[in-house]
Amino acid sequence: MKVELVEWPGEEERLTQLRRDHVPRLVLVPEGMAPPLTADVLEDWIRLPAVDEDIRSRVRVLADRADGADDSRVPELDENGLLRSGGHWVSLPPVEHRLMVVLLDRYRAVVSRDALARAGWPEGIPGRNVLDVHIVRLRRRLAPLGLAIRTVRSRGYLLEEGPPLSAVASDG
Amino acid sequence: MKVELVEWPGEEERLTQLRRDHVPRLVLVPEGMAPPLTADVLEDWIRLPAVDEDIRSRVRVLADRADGADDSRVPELDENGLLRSGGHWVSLPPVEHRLMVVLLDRYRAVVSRDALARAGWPEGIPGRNVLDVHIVRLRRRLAPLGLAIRTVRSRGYLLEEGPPLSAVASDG
DNA sequence: CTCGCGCGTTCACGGAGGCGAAACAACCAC
DNA sequence: GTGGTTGTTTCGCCTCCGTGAACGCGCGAG
Repeated sequence: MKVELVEWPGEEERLTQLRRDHVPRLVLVPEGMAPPLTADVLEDWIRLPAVDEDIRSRVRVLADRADGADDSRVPELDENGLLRSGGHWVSLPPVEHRLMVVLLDRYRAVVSRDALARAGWPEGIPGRNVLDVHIVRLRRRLAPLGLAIRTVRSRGYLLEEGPPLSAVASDG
Repeated sequence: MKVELVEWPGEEERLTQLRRDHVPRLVLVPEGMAPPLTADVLEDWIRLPAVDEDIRSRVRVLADRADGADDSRVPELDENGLLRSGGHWVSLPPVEHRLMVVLLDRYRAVVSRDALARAGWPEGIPGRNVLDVHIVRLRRRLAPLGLAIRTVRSRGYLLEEGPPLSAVASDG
């Protein structure tokens, strides 16, 4: 994963945003200035002036941590509609391909039904229920790859690995 | 926890041992020498010569990480109603999401029933019993994540890490 | 101690709405 | 034609959320 370089002081807002988004980052601190300290393992800092090799070293460590943090690779989707994951592959028809693009772009995060509708049917949504049906079809196609689309009620859908969704508490 | 200072090169064996024992450590690297790199979050290094304050800063961060490694981190609630903790997640419906925002904001501290009511129903509380019922539902939803809402009688509620799952697992 | 009360917990119920999925029909590529 | 893709309808389950009621428990009064 890419490591961002942040100038300190001067990029406080950007640093805040990177922290919130869990993007690995190296803070560049000029002489005499106190570094912004955090226990976050995805953040490091270095005192300027520094030799390039030291900066590269810290960047490399941060990148390793970040890669190890998302404990699995995201599946790959090529422009011909082939989805590869876990050594297997399936081909996706046009609509499902467009849906998959945004689901992969926000892997393991929620994608709203609205965003999915816009991605799948840029010209406008044909019917109300179309999206649901295509989600069902996508689910069936993705299951053999060890991928699952979870429903987040009234919010959207989320793509992640594996079926084992064991216990969901039900309402009394 | 105490942070060990390691001279590099010269204390290779001691460094190996500290790594094996998971003791937080700061490696002191003289000019022109390549630092020993690792993704281990309990290890850091600094280029000599360095000002004392920089060394103290890195030692403090390492100590914080070591201390924080024991008790779990605070759970995260994203804007889509997804609550992540301990590698798992659950989705929260609108009302419970609003309640959770203030409980997380005052993590491990008491939140008054009044504050919870205002957070959950900004337009005004619909009924007298509603808050209690939603606390129950929130409790059930949080249990699988290892989170628990404690009652502080006549004061309010408090969110903290839950009982071990053994006590939660079964129910007739 | 025992009772009553305030406070909190939990269950059951039902309406409203989100979502799942089968079945069907039209269409397109080969 | 054959098989795959897409849109539509329809049915029904499940979730969400407010309401009412029963129950448990600590604490002060008697």
